[in-house]
This record gives sequence, structure tokens and C-alpha cells, in this order.
Amino acid sequence: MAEEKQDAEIKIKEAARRVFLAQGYEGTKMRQIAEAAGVNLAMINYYFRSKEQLFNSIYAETFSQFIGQVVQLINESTPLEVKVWKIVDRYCDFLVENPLVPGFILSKQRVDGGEFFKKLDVRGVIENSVFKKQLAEETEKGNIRSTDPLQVITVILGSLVFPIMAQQVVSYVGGLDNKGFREFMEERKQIIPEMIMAYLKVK
Amino acid sequence: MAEEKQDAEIKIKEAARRVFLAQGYEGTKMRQIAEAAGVNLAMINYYFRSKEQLFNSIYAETFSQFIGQVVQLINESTPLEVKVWKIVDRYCDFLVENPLVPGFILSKQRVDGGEFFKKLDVRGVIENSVFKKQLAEETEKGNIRSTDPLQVITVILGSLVFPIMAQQVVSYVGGLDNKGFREFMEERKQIIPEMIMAYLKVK
DNA sequence: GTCTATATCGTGATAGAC
DNA sequence: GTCTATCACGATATAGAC
Repeated sequence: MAEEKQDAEIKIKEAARRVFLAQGYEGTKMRQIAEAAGVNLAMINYYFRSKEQLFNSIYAETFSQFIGQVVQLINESTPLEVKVWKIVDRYCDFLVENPLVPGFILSKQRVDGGEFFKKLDVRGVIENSVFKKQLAEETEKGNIRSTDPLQVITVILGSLVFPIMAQQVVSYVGGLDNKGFREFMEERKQIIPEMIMAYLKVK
Repeated sequence: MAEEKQDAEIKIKEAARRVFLAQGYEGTKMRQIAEAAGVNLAMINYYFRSKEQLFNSIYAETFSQFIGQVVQLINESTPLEVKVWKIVDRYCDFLVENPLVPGFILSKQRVDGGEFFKKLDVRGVIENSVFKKQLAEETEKGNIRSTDPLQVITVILGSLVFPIMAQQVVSYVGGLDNKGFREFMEERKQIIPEMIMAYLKVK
């Protein structure tokens, strides 16, 4: 009764990702994943040794996705102002399509002494970025003020991530339905870059 | 062997708050709370009927604290620009002192049809705010551009909440120790208001 | 590779003595 | 009000047949 090859492994991982993202580590039960994947409970422990191992592989992938997007965008070779607009536009789209990712990533407090981050090689990813160089150059030319790139990046990320994570509260407070919330996020694509540039251009 | 009056109830609640904030609902075990409170496991079920009820009372309190701060700040009768600076300053301090609050609040996805929010009466809390009136007035006078107050508030909150929630990642990426991170947040108290005002003043 | 059955443990909650 | 002892259940994980 062999399933087609071993795409059971893939189905398990996809199902696990859905459930873990929605309910977190402790909130997720192995039986839920089995059911969502349409496989037997024992199969999960056959392909992945344990719940923790299954979770870790999914966490690592999702973290890479979450931060990889940023790394890629800040290193593109577009002019500074265009780049700011592009980062916001792309990352906003990513978040709207993957609204559970930030909460999932940020919920896990990794206190393994930074071992996890080391493997992903993210230290200094901003220090060595094209984005940082561009900020320095434009400052040199007198076009913008001197600024810490990490501050700029975290303003962009925070401004986009927060409403996604707090969608329920934001929608309720603002009286927005789903359509209204999407429009709210679309409007942000314009506001955030304008705000960043307005700040930078004050000398 | 009566403890002094029934301050056991208070000790339980304080301990529960600490543990729930750090580990979330599912991640928290009743036995942990009992140990942290220095009371017997049975005592918790004596004072609070169940884990869920204990959690709910703490969640409600913490949510009020989280959003109550904002409501109060946006309704103060200080001039617009001063107010923006004050909101950022106060909320930043609050978050630095209570770094676990946002993750705790945002982790719970309340899908009780908005019943929870209704009780707290937060709908339209921005729509009816002094802050909104001030934005409208200054726009009228031609001092600032026309803007959605909800967009402004969520930029402020997001810019402050995100680095707090992502402290580990931000610190690692930026190569910051604890002292460096605190300085990073202090620097933000200046950057965020300047950014908001720079944006608003573009007509 | 896939299933059933089960071992083992941890959890929330309570009964009942004091 | 406070404790000990325990119940009832559900969780992860595995053994072992097919």
C-alpha cells in the first residue's frame, strides 16, 4: 500500500507548517498534523524523529524566508529612493500573503546562545549591505542626513509587521472589514516610503 | 495554617502573570505557577476555577494596560507636535520595562466575534480621539498634510513594538549587547517623532 | 513504508483529610 | 484555607505485524 514514492514526507511537512504557524509549538498536537496531512500518526515519527525535530526544520526554513527576503532586497543594485519603495512594496506583499509568519518567528525565544543565528550567518548582514553603503554615499553627497541603517530597516519592518500581527485589534479599533484592512495595507505602501524619505531628506 | 489573609490569591496572580507572559498559555503549566507563587497546586484551583479563567483575567488586565496607555496619551491636551514626542517617549519606556507584553497580547488570536473587544470599548477609540481632531485642525490650517490617524498611530506603535519583540534578532544582526540595545531604543525616541513630523509637514 | 496497539508520562482538576 | 493523594485524560513515542 505504498503511497506514491515518499511524498508523504512532503505532505507531512506542509501540514506541519500550516498547523505550527497557526498554533505554535505547544499549541500543536502531533495528531492534528497527522490528520491535516492525511497520514497515520506513526508516519510522522518515521520520517521525523520527534515533534521537536519536525518543528525545528520548519522554524529554520521559515526564519530564512522571513529574513532572506530582507537581505535580498537591501542588497539589490537600485538607487536608494527606488529601493526604499521596492522594499516596502515587496515585503508588504509578502506579509499580506503570509500573515502568520512574523508571529511564528517572533514567538519562539531562542536562547541557545546565538547558535541558531550563527548557522544562518545573519550577523553583520546590514553592516555589509549595499543599503548601508548607499546611505553613507548619499550622506557624503549631502543629499540626506546621517542615519543608522538598522534604525531605518527596523522602522520599515515594524511599520509593516505590526499591523499584520495586530490585524484583529487594528481592524476592530478602526472599524475595518477584511477589504478595508487590505486597503489599509495598500495605503501603507505609499506612506512608509514617503515617511522614510521625508525623514532622510531633512539635513 | 492560614497564610496572612488571602494574599495567596495575589501571589498566584503575580506569579501567573510572569509565567504566562514568558511562556504563553499552552507553554505554561499549572505546577509552574504554583511553584513560582510558592503555593500548592490545589490552591490555584481553589481561587480560580480553571487555568483558562486564570489566564483570561490576566489577559484582560494586560490588554487594557497595553492599549490603555495609548488611549490616554492620544487624548491628552498637548499640542500636536509635543504630543507625538510624548507618545513615543512614554510608550517606549513602557515597552522597555514590559518587553513581554506585546508578544503576549498579540500571540492570542481572539476569535470570539469581537466580544472581547466590545467589553473593553475600544471601537472608534481613535475616531473619537483628540489626536484625530488635532490632525484635522492642523490640516485645515495648512500646517500639515491630510492623513489617516490610524496609519500614524500604527507606524508609531509598530516602530516601537517590533524591535522589542525581535530584540534577539535585532541585537544579533546589529551586533548589540544589552547596553547597545537600550541605546538603540533611546535613539528611537528621537528618530520616530522626527520621522512622523517630517512626513506630516510635507504638503 | 504503513498500519494497529500500547507503553509511558505529564497534564488539569478534584476529593477529602485537617 | 491549605494540604496530600489521586483520578481521568491526552500527549509523544515506539514496538511489532503486515
